[in-house]
Amino acid sequence: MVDLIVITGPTATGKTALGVALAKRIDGEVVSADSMQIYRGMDIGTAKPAPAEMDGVPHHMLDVADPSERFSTAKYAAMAAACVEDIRARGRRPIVVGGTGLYIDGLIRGTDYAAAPSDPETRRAIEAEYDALGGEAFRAKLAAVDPDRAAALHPRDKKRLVRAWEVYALTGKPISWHDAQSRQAAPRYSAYTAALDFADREALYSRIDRRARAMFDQGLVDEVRRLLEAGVGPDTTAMQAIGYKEVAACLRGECTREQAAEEVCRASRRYAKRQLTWLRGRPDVHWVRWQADPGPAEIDAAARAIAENADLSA
RNA sequence: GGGGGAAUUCCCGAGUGGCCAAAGGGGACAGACUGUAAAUCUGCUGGCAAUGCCUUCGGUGGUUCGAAUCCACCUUCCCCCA
Repeated sequence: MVDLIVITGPTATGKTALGVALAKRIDGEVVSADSMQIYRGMDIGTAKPAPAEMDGVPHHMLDVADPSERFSTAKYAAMAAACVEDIRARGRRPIVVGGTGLYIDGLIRGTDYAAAPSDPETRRAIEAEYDALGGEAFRAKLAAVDPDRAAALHPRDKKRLVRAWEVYALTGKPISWHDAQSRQAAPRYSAYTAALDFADREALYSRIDRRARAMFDQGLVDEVRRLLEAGVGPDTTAMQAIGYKEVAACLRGECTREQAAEEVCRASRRYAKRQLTWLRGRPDVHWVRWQADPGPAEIDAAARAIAENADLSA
């Protein structure tokens, strides 16, 4: 039997509704796998499920962090695993629902990243060094201690290069060594993964556009303003969220509201594209492709199919 | 009615006789990604039987060995004078 069922897919494909439908069918509880819905006060722009949408199904891993907080995949993996254990201990079924592929991987693998907790001071110093040296030279420096990772990264990929060096500096072992360790270890959980998409890409895109526009109607601008007034800095992870960074720019007077709305639509489409690329080619993904906007009947049919195909035997 | 300017590949926009299938940007498409991931990064973008050939720079016709680039006329758009 599988330990958990995963419902993923690009943004705006109906993951929330399907998760709820499936949970009701198999006595489940939802564990969100969304890197932005974890933040309190970010509801409209993240399309966080409202209580009415949850329809009585318990949801976990929503509103577990403050927007100013420095969150991480490591934290997610640990916290979500605790939720999964708790749900199972109560005899119910965990359903992981969300579009953040890395978080889902982290949860399933159960990788323990704790060996190298990120330290803001250290990271800043390394970033400064990257800027001073330039990408090529920094990469060459990394190559001296971790040739594998250095070869795999592009000189301009600052984030990964900096993190690779940071892990080495903190643990004395190359990050590629850590990765190899975790790849050898058996995954913590077995999973049945369903990925949602639309048969027609245009249908997906127009749905994304519609939803992004609706967010503005629902008060996205006010939501962003509140966050900024509460002191959420522009360089926080939370403020890198699509919908938030564009509106923040708009509030700074850098563009009109209409331009911000268009930018949000475009960024969301590109994000969906990246999610699709991440998912494609992964083994054991069961695709559910909507022909058109799914209604309750289609969603229920999909939930039934997943319940039947996944091995739920206890 | 008179004068001036502009039309470029999906879009914006360079290019003023050969080195131009045509800079650059955007978008689209494709991809990478185990430690900030709604992030970060890469490739590619006229067609093809393809070390070459064909079509393309508003239209038609010229000049020239050779034109997106020069000339004439036409069409459309913008600005100024009336």
